[in-house]
Amino acid sequence: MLQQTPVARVLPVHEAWLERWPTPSALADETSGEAVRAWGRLGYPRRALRLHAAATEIRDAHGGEVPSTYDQLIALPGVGDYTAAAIASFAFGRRHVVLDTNVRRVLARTLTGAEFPAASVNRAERDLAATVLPESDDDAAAWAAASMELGAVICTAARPACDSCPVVDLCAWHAAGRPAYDGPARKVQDYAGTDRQCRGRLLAVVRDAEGAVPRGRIDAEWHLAEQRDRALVSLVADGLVAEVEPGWFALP
DNA sequence: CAGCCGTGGGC
DNA sequence: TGCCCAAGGCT
Repeated sequence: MLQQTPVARVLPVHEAWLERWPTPSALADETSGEAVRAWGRLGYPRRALRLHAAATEIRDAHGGEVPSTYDQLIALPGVGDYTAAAIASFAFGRRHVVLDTNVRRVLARTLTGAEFPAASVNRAERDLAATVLPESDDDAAAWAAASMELGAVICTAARPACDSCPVVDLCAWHAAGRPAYDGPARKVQDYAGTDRQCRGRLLAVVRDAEGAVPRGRIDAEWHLAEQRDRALVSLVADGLVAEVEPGWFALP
């Protein structure tokens, strides 16, 4: 839920989710459509599908217990490098480089003196992060949590609170006078008018309906027929929407 | 690896 | 107000 989503927005959904499905097996025993419905408006609803699929795999291949190693975790759907490292580190105390957007920004500023990291993680950045990771499992896990929290609370993207930063005295970016970012332009994704927005609109119709909805209800939601059709086809292909009978759509 | 995959709050 | 961005993953 936290992937690309602010903590404050996740909290209420997360709480209701665990109330309803306290264990991976409980989630796996529901339909994927119920997961999509409970996901609500968190965004990137394929994450709900993947979480349901991961729960199913945990139930069927791991005896219902969340696996504890990075290799087992990253093999689960929707679990990539960051999430696997985070779970292994935070939940199981293993030593891993936990490189999320917060840590990347903290390391960019403190170690390389740049206001923002590169667009994507590269080898050099990963190696640099590894060089400052403490040796012991316990210290590494504490380091991962601390560096993430520092980025989330103090060393934020827009308004870093250097005045209250515990490592301001060893920060390369601060020492350099907090120079403005001068790397390649950081691109912000368009949203209005994109297929992504269209998919969101169409899925909302199906998600918020009691049972199946007729094609006409969906068509009324988006003006451009070509884009609307493409979006609906892709939603069905992704498994977010099912055509339960010709011209009628529902959650899977 | 660049581009795609949602949504809404802050400034 | 529009822009920026948020505990990424997948292809």
